[in-house]
Amino acid sequence: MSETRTEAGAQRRLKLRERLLEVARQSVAERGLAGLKARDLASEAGCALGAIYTAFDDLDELTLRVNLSTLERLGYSLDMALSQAHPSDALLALTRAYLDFARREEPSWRALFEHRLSGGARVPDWYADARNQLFGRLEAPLAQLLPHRDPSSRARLARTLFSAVHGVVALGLEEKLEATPPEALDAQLETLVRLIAEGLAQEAAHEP
Amino acid sequence: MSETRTEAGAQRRLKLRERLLEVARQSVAERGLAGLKARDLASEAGCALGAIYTAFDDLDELTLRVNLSTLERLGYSLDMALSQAHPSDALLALTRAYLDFARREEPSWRALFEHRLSGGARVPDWYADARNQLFGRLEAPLAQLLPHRDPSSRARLARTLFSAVHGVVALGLEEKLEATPPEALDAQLETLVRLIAEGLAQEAAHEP
DNA sequence: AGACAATTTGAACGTTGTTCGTTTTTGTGG
DNA sequence: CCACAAAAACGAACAACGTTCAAATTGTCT
Repeated sequence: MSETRTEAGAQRRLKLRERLLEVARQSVAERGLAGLKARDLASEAGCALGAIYTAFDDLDELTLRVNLSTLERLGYSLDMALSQAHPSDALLALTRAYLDFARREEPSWRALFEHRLSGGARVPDWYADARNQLFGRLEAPLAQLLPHRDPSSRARLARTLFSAVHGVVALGLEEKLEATPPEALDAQLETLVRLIAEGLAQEAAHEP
Repeated sequence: MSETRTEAGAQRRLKLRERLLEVARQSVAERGLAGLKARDLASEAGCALGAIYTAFDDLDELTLRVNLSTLERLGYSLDMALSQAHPSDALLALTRAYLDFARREEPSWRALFEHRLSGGARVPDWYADARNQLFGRLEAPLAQLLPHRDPSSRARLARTLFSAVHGVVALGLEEKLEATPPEALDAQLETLVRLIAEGLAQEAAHEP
């Protein structure tokens, strides 16, 4: 049967895909995006250079898959933090979890934002969706804080808050030894979230 | 005299430096960091490939110089916005000016954050200083808002606020056509700054 | 003009990602 | 079990990149 052939082939192709992905994940986790070289990958995965291109269109696709699994780990960390926090502390807990993850897996986390598709192409939907799910985790806490805002407005706000926190973490970790001592960054984030939370509370009090 | 020779050489080298810088600036402004190729540069500047390396250590140094001039233009834009705004609107004016600049010179602005020194080296002092001067522009408005905080605390806060605004602008411009309509970004930034300003005002009222 | 040093040059090198003709392996039918 | 077609894997070869350096060129002083 020709079906058996293709299935077996597909299985083998999947094996190679998974093996390459695992090696690539480890490489990005250890040496960052810049350390992801086709030849190293092939050698570490025990396949030929050209075999990479039977499993992936190019290294961009591989990178996106690596980033997807980073997004999944990040999402899991956020969920854990959310489930263990009091609802009133949810925003702060998410923020701390984000910073923790960025520190714990800094090269992988960096790769999420350093990577640019060659040719300036836009990211595929399956990746954009996973990315957007990240913002979504802020919506439940925001709903508790601002029950009278309509959901789409809350979604935009969630995006904004996430971006703001990301900015502080990103620029804070950028110059590690330079100007921002490590424990100061925690305090800075707490300040920011507290300020925003106070602003939100005041706003909620205005329109009950 | 050997001095005459070296002086003339130095002058010519400076001429070349300036010419290369100008071409590089334009290239980054039009095609972004990824479009900065040594061979194109040499061809557009009318010099040999190797001549680039008589004027700069490597492309990293050239890129840092290009980024420095971008930082200067950005600083100028922020100063203009600050001088034309009422002190009470200073934070919002700075934020809008930052977003305007990022939109007006998006590839150059992107290059400020995309560029990573090869070998993971830390940026030289003359660049880090220029970078930090950016945060400094928030300190005067903050001093008006929080006159009783000590200056170093205000400096940290300035850094944090700048980072937060940067995060919103960066992630907002990332997916241009995708999820964030252009005019919504303005509103989001205004929301964020307003929230923070309210939080700060409330805090200032607590400790007079 | 000649000699000598400074400067400029671009061919060549080492690394990239990617392709593609060839070889090897694999699955099936006789 | 063997032959044969299809699929897969292979890695040499290619193009494009930043960078180097021996050789050619230029400039200056005597």
